[in-house]
Amino acid sequence: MQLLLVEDQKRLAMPIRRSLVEDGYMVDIASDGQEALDKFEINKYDLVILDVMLPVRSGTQVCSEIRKTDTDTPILMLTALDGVDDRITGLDSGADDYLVKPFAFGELSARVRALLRRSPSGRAAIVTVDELTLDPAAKTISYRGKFLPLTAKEYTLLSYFMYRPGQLLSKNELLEHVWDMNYDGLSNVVETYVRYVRRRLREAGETRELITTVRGLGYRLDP
Amino acid sequence: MQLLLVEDQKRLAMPIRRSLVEDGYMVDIASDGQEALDKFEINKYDLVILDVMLPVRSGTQVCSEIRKTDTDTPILMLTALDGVDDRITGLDSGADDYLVKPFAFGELSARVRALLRRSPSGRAAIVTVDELTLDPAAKTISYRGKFLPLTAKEYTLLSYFMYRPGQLLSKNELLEHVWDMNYDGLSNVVETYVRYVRRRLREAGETRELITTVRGLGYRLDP
DNA sequence: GATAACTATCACACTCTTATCATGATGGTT
DNA sequence: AACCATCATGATAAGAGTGTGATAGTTATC
Repeated sequence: MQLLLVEDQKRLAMPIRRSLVEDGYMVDIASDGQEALDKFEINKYDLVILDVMLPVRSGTQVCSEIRKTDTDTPILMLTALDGVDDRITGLDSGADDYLVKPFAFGELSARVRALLRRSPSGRAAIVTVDELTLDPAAKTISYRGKFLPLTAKEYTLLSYFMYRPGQLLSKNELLEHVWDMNYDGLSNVVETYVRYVRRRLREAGETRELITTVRGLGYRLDP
Repeated sequence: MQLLLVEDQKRLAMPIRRSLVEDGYMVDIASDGQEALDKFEINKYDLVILDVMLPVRSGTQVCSEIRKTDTDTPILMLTALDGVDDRITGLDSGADDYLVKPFAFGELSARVRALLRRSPSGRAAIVTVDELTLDPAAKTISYRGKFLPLTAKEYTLLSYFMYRPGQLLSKNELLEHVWDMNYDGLSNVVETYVRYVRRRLREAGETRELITTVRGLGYRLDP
């Protein structure tokens, strides 16, 4: 599950992100309206969390902009005011739900879950690829019914692959989404962790290479 | 599934209702004890959620009134106090489970599920995980039939785990729901109490680690 | 009001994860 | 065949995260 959080205040964005990551989502952050629209075009998100107060473009503007091309992806708006005006303009622009600041993280979590359940892309259900099974609630991945002993990063990486089976994932993309890093040519964390994950699979009895290397381009989890 | 929510404060009733509806239940609201009894007579409910503090008739009164004619329908009580008095009068009046305000919606959701899952014959909504047995009405947890001598916090923590077996629970979530605290990096209450609970289990003769540590993510009660 | 039990915090030891480095292997290209 | 870019590998240091024992503050109990 990939979420886009649009919030310009770092103080607010980071804790929210943290809380959502703990719920098992991958969270990208955009800090203004333009960046939000750019990211939305490039990536596929399951849900967008949108602050109304934004620099460059307001949240409602971003919302209607998104709705021009996409009517499915649920949008959750964060508003500082409880005013009726905000709600109405927001509703008109195509948001699916509202949350008035300040809110408890638990509340946000519940709304997000509810919105994702409603959406056609489905809920945080169990994902199966080949003989691998991912349980998002338990944060476990098992191979032939046996739990893989994965560390947090290993789990995040493998789950990222499992949500995108057969898809070629560049090291940049992995760096960005699994590590929150920008391009950094001198690090080889990705290689290292792909190796760790492969080792786990090997230790679990898998002999094939489930994760294929595509030289110069990235990696792919073969279904 | 038809639920009856008895709560006089609209501010509380509506969000609770919303959360339950999202879980897929039909929810009627009664805003005082008399209305509750009237509705209960007319309709058939699968579960009643009952606030103790009510106008006209108190929750415990309503509860014992219901129990005069109906012994099957599970009753979940919402109480503002964790006091023993409340518990005892509540138990006498025939409630099946308790929830102390303030509570998280997720918590309510879990209890409701547990109560509805109960066997049709027995009234107790007993939760079993591995060799652990939780009796919500008695507020006791036993291991291989022997009561665990738990303190209040230990019980709350372990029960939170037992309502969510196999699920990974972050320290934040536990802090928030078991302790009503927001994120607080400098406290390690959770670690400490996990340790206390583990010690209780060890003293009861358990050698395995029922509560698994997932470094960087949280804890999990393995089923 | 005294005592006991519980709860929460602290400091510290310790473990494991993480990321990086240096180096060896591999594949593609000329 | 040699070269270069890219990837795999093993080792390791730093640091975050967790376990532990002791202890102070708080609440219940008699």
